[in-house]
Amino acid sequence: MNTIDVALICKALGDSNRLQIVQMLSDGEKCGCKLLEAFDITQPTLSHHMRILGECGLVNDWKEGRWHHYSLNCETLNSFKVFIEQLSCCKDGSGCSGE
Amino acid sequence: MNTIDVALICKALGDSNRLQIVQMLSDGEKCGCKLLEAFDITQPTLSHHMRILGECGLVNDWKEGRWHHYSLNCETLNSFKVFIEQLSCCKDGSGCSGE
DNA sequence: ACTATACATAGATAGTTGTCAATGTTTTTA
DNA sequence: TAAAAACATTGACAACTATCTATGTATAGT
Repeated sequence: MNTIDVALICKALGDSNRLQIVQMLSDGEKCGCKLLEAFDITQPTLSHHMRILGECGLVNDWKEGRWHHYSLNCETLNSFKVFIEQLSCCKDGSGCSGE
Repeated sequence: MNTIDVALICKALGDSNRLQIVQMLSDGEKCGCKLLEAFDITQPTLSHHMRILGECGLVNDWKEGRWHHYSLNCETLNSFKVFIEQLSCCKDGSGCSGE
């Protein structure tokens, strides 16, 4: 995963509503209507956020009847995790805690 | 680390210049002048980015003479890593790859 | 057919952001 | 003391963003 893609994901997660949405989806797939209940925003605003989360590849959208089921995209999330995990605050061999 | 803090860090990393700065600092402490050489931006713009990276707690600033030495803040970075790592794309027991 | 539900799209707006040129401050060097 | 280097601050501006209201569309239930 390249820098541009990661920056796009970070940008998407840089809004606290969207970050909380991702946290909810981390708990399992949910429909838009269920997400809407959890936030103090209008439906068009949620739609806007879901579009951004979808466009960066972090969220999948599956339609069933009138419901849209949203879930985290495993491939994107795992690549993102790897990128973040590779960031290091220590010089090699410095014996920094937490690594 | 709470949601607001993580969103602030993600917001900071949501600019590709800043993300690349963090990647460079991941390789070790650097002064502002060295960072400036690596990017096609003016000095005030770099100063602006370093302020944002500092305000979210991701980057430390240590002054020595006329040089400012920037480095990643271990505590913040590690807390951030933990938060991201806890995000899961799979329901419990689904046997998803990568976890 | 009519109504309700779930969601998208369009348009508007106030606020934020990345960037620059110009300038100021502090420290080192000549 | 004068000049240069490293960095911050100010002010400006174009671009973007989060949010809303209003409206459209598709599906399900009555």
